[in-house]
Amino acid sequence: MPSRLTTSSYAVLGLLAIRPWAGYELTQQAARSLRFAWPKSERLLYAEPKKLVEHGLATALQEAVGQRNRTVYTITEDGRSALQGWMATLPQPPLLEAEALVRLLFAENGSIGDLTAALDQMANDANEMREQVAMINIGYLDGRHPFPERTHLSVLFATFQLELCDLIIKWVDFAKTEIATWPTTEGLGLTDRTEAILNNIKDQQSVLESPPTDR
Amino acid sequence: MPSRLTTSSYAVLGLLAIRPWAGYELTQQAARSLRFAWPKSERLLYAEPKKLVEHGLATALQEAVGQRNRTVYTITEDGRSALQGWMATLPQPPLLEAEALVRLLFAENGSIGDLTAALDQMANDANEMREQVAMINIGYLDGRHPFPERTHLSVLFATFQLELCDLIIKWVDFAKTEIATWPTTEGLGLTDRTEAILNNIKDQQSVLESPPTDR
DNA sequence: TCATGTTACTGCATCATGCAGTAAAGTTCA
DNA sequence: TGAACTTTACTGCATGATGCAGTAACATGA
Repeated sequence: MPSRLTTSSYAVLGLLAIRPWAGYELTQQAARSLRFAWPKSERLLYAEPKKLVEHGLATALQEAVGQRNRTVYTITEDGRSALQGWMATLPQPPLLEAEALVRLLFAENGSIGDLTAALDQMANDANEMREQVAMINIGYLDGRHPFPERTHLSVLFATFQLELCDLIIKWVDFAKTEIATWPTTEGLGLTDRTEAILNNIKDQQSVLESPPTDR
Repeated sequence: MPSRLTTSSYAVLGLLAIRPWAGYELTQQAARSLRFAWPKSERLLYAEPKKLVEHGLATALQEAVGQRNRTVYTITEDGRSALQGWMATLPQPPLLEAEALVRLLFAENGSIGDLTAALDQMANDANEMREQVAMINIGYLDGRHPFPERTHLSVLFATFQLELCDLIIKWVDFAKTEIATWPTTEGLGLTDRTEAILNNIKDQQSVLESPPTDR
């Protein structure tokens, strides 16, 4: 009996709804779009379409490229209705995995330098992602979208990625300013500035827009 | 031979560096803090301390509670230096998993209603998380932190969670306004508003702060 | 022509999750 | 007081997901 369909299965099914893809192409396409909302391993992206075929939601066609084969997967009518059904269900809560924040949480076990290095790395990663996403999307202005009729979706999707990157960059900047006032990573407790931040939180104010000032 | 240490292992080791915990307590504590940066299953949180013991980074002590046993894990000196070493390494890039964004990316396979329902769900989840984090942190103002000397870390950590929640809530609002102008989910392509957003991206402007206006 | 890079995957060990199951201790309310 | 329910405190197992190594053809330029 075939294994059950996961969110990743439907994500791949969503790609197949755009056009037929070979396994390798799926991994390339996922790297350009899907991974920003659903980051999955290349290995899985090769495995998922096979599962879809088992469930009758896609068909596999062997294509010869010289001496080599590649398998092109095409969505079936059953696949389209399964996808439609899934679109009508409610999504799971968003999850963020950020190793740099783990370093902050346990910063007392390292130096101030370790902590700022971790945060800088996070900001650099966000910066790189920002540039990638911006680059790809600005290309759409000249009609360079591979599926022009999908531009409205790609662009709205991208706005989230860009805002997220900006947030990370801005927050790291704020956090580093804060940390710069620390003599050490451990044992500080409720400092004046920490208290000021907490009062901002209490008043529902953003610490990025009105950071606490030294008195 | 013991299996290798992962980021999750060091995350649990970080908790043990604060104080000794039983397996069950680790899962409870992780639910309050760690999960916002490193969301791992309860099952794994029970397994990790055992691995730490195998590596000599923690010791296990059986404690009797009535007729029942519980295992309390304590960090060793080797554990503290392993943790210190890890703190000096660079973190992996942050990852976001957001099923609601997958629904946006493939929105053409569902209705406008499906899409807004998915986005509303994401905003609700962010709202709930916001309230939880704010609630916990405001308590620290009255000295209600379980480890008062760690308040500066908890609070700076929390500022990121809160900003992220605010971003999600604001962005969903923006996205819904945008989607409200769509007659359908599919085939719209490069609309006037999409073009305006792209021009904002090109000029490095936030679409949340200066959203495109209808002309 | 030779080296390097891209295309196009598969197998396997291990990591990680979800769910069910077990059972004692504590709490609540009739 | 005792029955019902929740919390504490885990373990086993099936399955999902990842990383890495391996294979091999095709493509490009020096």
